[in-house]
Amino acid sequence: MSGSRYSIGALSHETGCKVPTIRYYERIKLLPEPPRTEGKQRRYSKTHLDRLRFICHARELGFSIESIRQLLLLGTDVPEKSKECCYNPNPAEGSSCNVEISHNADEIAKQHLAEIEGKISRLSGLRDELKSMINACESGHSHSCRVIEVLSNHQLCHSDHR
Amino acid sequence: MSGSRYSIGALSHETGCKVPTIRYYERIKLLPEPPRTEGKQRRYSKTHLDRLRFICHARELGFSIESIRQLLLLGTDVPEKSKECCYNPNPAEGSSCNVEISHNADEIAKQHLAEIEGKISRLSGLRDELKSMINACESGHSHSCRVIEVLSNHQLCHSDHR
DNA sequence: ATAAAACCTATAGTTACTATAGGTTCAACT
DNA sequence: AGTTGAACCTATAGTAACTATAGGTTTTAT
Repeated sequence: MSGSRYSIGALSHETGCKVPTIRYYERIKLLPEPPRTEGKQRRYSKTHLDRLRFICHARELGFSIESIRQLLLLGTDVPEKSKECCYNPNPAEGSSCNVEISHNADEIAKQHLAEIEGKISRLSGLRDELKSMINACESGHSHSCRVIEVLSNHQLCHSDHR
Repeated sequence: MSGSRYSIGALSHETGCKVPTIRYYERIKLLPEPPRTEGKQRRYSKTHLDRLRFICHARELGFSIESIRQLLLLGTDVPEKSKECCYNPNPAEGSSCNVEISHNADEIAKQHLAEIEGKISRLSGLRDELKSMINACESGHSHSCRVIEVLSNHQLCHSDHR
């Protein structure tokens, strides 16, 4: 069912993610181990491709590996078994384990939503400012650049350092 | 004129950026060296605070240090002198020097604009998906989570790995 | 005047990759 | 079927961007 089998190079080409990075994501259990050929080379399915694209995009958007792990858990309907992939290799002292994560998925989704909305606001501010810079430049007008003011706006912080 | 003088701890508190990170940004010339007290302690102005807020927000949004350096150059009206801060410590072989950077600031602004619009699209997709997950959960409906599909959409790539 | 909190430099450790070395497998020819 | 070059393999070392620790000095609040 998992259809066409991509080599690691093909996967790299499709996603823009470098080959050693793909192997790294496998080592840290972010991407499941794919089946291998007789000669031990990796062969990936479309599912792997989608998951890797998600990871790459999320990293570009500034999410940490741990946040991505959580988002991926939200995306799987948690079949209560086979979570060999997404598990935390060292479940520290009073930290969160998978059971709790799937339990309050809603809370986690809400937290990420707030973070994402903050990011969108700040990016929109920066976008508008860059646009008017470019416009001013094209029409020959001078325009004192306010990029710093735009992104330094404290109101848009999602983190609570108050 | 630069008014109130923040200690490094106060700056950290205001921005959420950790104290060693602030010193790190100074070492790599991203944040200008502030004046010091008799006893060699750093004292920052409002200008430093804004610049640091910009840097922190931009990092959270996934911009690299080098991109931030460029964006900060766009924000300064390049007075053609005193660029002790934003300069590139090792101007490699055929690479860009500051003069060129300020020369084609417009090109750079356009590149960043494209990157930012890509980020906004992907974040909006993720936001909408998280919203409907939360809604479904609150109204007791089941909702097969499609977060992965949303962010793995290849159309929204800004990078050109085709 | 003193003592805790905050600061200093220097350096070592962490996270998330990224590159290199030295060897094996695959696939496309002859 | 044999060969050869690109792509793959593991293991390990290096880089970017922080982050923590050690050991000492300065500030600030009593």
